[in-house]
Amino acid sequence: MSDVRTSTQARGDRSRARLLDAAVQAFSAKGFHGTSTRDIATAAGLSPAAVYVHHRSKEELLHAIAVRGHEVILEAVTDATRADASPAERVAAAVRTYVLFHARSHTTARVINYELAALTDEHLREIASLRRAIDTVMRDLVEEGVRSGDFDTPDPAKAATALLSLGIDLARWYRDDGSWTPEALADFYADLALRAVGARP
Amino acid sequence: MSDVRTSTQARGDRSRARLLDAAVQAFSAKGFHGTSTRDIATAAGLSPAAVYVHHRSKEELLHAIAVRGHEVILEAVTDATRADASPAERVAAAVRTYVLFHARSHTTARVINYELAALTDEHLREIASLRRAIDTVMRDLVEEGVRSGDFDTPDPAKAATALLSLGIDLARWYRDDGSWTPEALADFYADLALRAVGARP
DNA sequence: TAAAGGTAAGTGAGCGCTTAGATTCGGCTC
DNA sequence: GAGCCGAATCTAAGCGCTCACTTACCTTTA
Repeated sequence: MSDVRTSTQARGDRSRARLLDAAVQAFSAKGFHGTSTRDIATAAGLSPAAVYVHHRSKEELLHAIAVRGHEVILEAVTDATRADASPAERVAAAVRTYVLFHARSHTTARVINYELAALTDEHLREIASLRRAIDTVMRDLVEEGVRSGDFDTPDPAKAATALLSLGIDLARWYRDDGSWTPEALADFYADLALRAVGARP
Repeated sequence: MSDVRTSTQARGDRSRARLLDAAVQAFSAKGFHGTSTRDIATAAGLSPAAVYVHHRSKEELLHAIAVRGHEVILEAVTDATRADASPAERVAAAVRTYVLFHARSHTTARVINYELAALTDEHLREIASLRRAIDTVMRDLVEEGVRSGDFDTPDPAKAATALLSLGIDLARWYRDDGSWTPEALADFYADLALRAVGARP
């Protein structure tokens, strides 16, 4: 199969990209149900019917956003912790990566954390599976640190849940025009995470 | 003014209570825009028009829920930290109270944290003011601990924000049928909060 | 000539809210 | 104590609009 895209295929790619981006912005600002397909189409510079040339339904737009967003996070967090490193370095890296994603991509992060109730049962199961994989990465890191004696927390599962909450809630309040940068937050939360799990100095 | 309520007044009280409760449940499950006034009326055992006998608009229902919810939290957190106590005891009490509210009243908490975009500008300003008051209580507690030497954190403002995030995000994932009780979470998060702010043992 | 992307116009359903009338309650007068 | 009248709560029915999505056709591409 040739990798070369015809101009018609390229045109379709651009339209889909514009529709997805417009949907992310609108879903983040107004929620899934507060956003109309006319809102999305207009922001994408297309007619309302064009939405259905590229997607079966409004819900499918949300699903595509949710799948992609979770895949990006899972890969980033998994990669951040792959290097041979101490448990403390791995937890710090995972939290830093998680916080950076939620701060930098807070618009997408709002959609993929707060609008999932609008998905079909089948699509929701798929996303839940991806979320469990992310949860598992974090929980395994904390438990590994407890086993090795590097961490001291009475409840690794609750500690891991708390670390994830720090990143997720950030998506709710973070604003690009705020005074805290994603990097500053990532550094601070990574340090806070080590204190939270009782990492030995 | 007599405190005795006539049966007509009592009937109105009951209807308003049922409408508000129905609205909380529906807004929490489906979001403000995903909920119709017919949904709310039916769940309250009333007709769609009855909503407008008691409230000027659907948005006013949300506003009433948001004001009440925030007032309850602000009072609870302020009261929890009023007793003469050490900075560590006060931060622990504030976090414990905050987490208990978000776990026990997670349905209400979801509405008052995630559906505010549907409020009018005027109503949103009112809620923002209440939220700032809550934020200030937490931040002042952390800063006081740093001043007294009881806490060791490089950034009290970010630390306070992190503590609030723990409680708020809990509302998103907590389920009554889960294995973690509100009390267990409150105790754990209170301890984690002390570690996060670098409270000296 | 078929395929792909696009649009104007439209469909059937549901939305937030309003109106007109019914029922019950409660204060007041006789 | 009875009757009257306004107030409060409630409902059936409806209004004007918007919704998600579909259809029939056009233009360009391959």
